[in-house]
Amino acid sequence: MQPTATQATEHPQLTPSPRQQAVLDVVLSLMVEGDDPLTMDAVARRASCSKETLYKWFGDRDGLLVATVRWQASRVHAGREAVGALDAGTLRDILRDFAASWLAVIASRTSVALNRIAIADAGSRKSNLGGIVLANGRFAIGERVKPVLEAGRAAGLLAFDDSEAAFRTFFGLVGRDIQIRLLLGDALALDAAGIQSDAARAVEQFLALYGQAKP
Amino acid sequence: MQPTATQATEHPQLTPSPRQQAVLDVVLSLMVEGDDPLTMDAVARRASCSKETLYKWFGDRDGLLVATVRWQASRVHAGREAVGALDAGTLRDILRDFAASWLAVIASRTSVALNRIAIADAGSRKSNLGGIVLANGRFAIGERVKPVLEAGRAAGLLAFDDSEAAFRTFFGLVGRDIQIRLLLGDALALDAAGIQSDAARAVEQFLALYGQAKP
DNA sequence: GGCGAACCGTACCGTACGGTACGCACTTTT
DNA sequence: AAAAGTGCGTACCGTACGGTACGGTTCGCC
Repeated sequence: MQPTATQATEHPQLTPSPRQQAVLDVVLSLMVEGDDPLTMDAVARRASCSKETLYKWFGDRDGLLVATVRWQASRVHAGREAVGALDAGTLRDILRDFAASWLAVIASRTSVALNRIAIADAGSRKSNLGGIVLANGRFAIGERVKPVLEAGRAAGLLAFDDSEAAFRTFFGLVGRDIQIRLLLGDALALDAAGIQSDAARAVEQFLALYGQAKP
Repeated sequence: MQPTATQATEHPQLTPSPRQQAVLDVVLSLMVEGDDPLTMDAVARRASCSKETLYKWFGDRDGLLVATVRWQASRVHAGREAVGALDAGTLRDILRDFAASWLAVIASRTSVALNRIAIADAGSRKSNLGGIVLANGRFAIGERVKPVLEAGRAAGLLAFDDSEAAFRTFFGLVGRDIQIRLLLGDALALDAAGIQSDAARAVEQFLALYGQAKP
C-alpha cells in the first residue's frame, strides 16, 4: 500500500466519502422504487458513475449492498437519551417515543425494501445482510429500550425479572402483524396519526402488563 | 378441449394430481434446503421429470411457485373447532393451542423458506405470492381465532370492542420478534418445550389485557 | 506545460437460468 | 398391431446480469 491514501477507498468502509454516499443513496432510491431488479448497471447509470468504480469502491455486488445497509443504519440512530430520574409520566412518554419511531421505521418504504433484500439473501447464505439488518434494527432498539425499562424498574414503576423478555413483549405489542404484512406486500396504510395512536395503545398495554402501582 | 381429460392438466390448479403433488413436494424440499437458487432445472432433475412437463403443468416459474404455496397451505389447515359453550379453562386451552400451533408454523423451516420467497417476489410485483401467503397465514388464523374471541366475549370472559384489534394484539404477543428474526437468518432455536411455554405466556398476557372476571 | 491518478462511458465476456424443441420409451385406445 | 398420447432426458436458444477491460476526459500536483 502506498502512503497516498487520504481516505480508505478500499472495501472496508469507514464512513463513505460524499460521492460514495451519493451512490449509496441511489441504491436506496432504486430499492424503494423496486421496479427494476436492482442491477449494477442500473446503479451505475443512475449514479452517473462507471461500473468499474463501483467495483473498485465496494468490491462486488454484495459489498455494495452491505455498504448501503450500513449507510442507512448510520442515519437512523439519531438521539440517545440519558435516562435520569423517572416518573410515571416521563416513562410513558419515552416508551411512546420509542414505539412511534420504531413504527415509523418499519412502515417506511426504505425499511421494507431493505428488509426484503436482506431476507431474500438470508435464504442464499453468503454475506449476512440479515445479520446486519437485525443488529441495526431489532437488536439496536432493544439495547436502547432495555435501559429505560430497567430505570423504570429501579424507580418502582415496572416489575419484571428479565428485561430482554419484557422488551420482546413490548416489541410484539408495538409491531404486531405490521411488519410481516408490509413485507408480504399488503397495502396497510399507516399515517402519522395512526402511528401515534398505535404507539400509545401499545404502551398502555405494556404498562398494564408490567406496570406497578407506586409502592 | 377434447373430452379426454380426467383431471385438469392445465395451469388452473384444482387439486394437483399425485404426480404433481410429488413435484410440489420436491419444490418445498429444495426451498427448505436453500443451498441452490431454486432453478427449474433443479426441480426437474430432482423430481425426475422434464422441464417441458413442468411448463405444461404449471405454465411458468411463477405458476409453479403459486401452486407450491397453495399446496403447502392446503396441508396446514388441519382441524377446525366448533366453539360451543366456553368456560375460562377451555378458552385458555383453545388459545394456547392456537398460539402453539402458530409458533410451530412460523418456526418451521418450510414456513421460513416459503415466506422468504414470497417476500422476495413481493418486492418485484408480478404474481402476488405475498398475498397468497398472507391469506393462508396471518389472515387465515385470524379468521379462526376471532370467533373464539367473540365466543369468549359472549360468555363474559373477554372484553373488547373490536375483535380484529384484539386478535392483532394476540398475534403480537405470540409472535413478538420471532418471525422477523428467523426470516433474517437469526439462529434462535425454538423447541417444542419453548413453544409451549411461549404460548402459555402469551395467552396469560392476553387474558390479563382482555380477560374479565366472571360477572 | 507535462504527468499521473481518479473516474466516466461503453463495449465486452462468461455464465446462469427461463423457456422451447425434439427424440425416444412406455402406456392406452381402437 | 397400429396409432395416439404422455412424459422423460437432453440439447438448444435468448437474454439478463455480474464482473472486467479500455479509451478518453478532468483534475490536482510537480
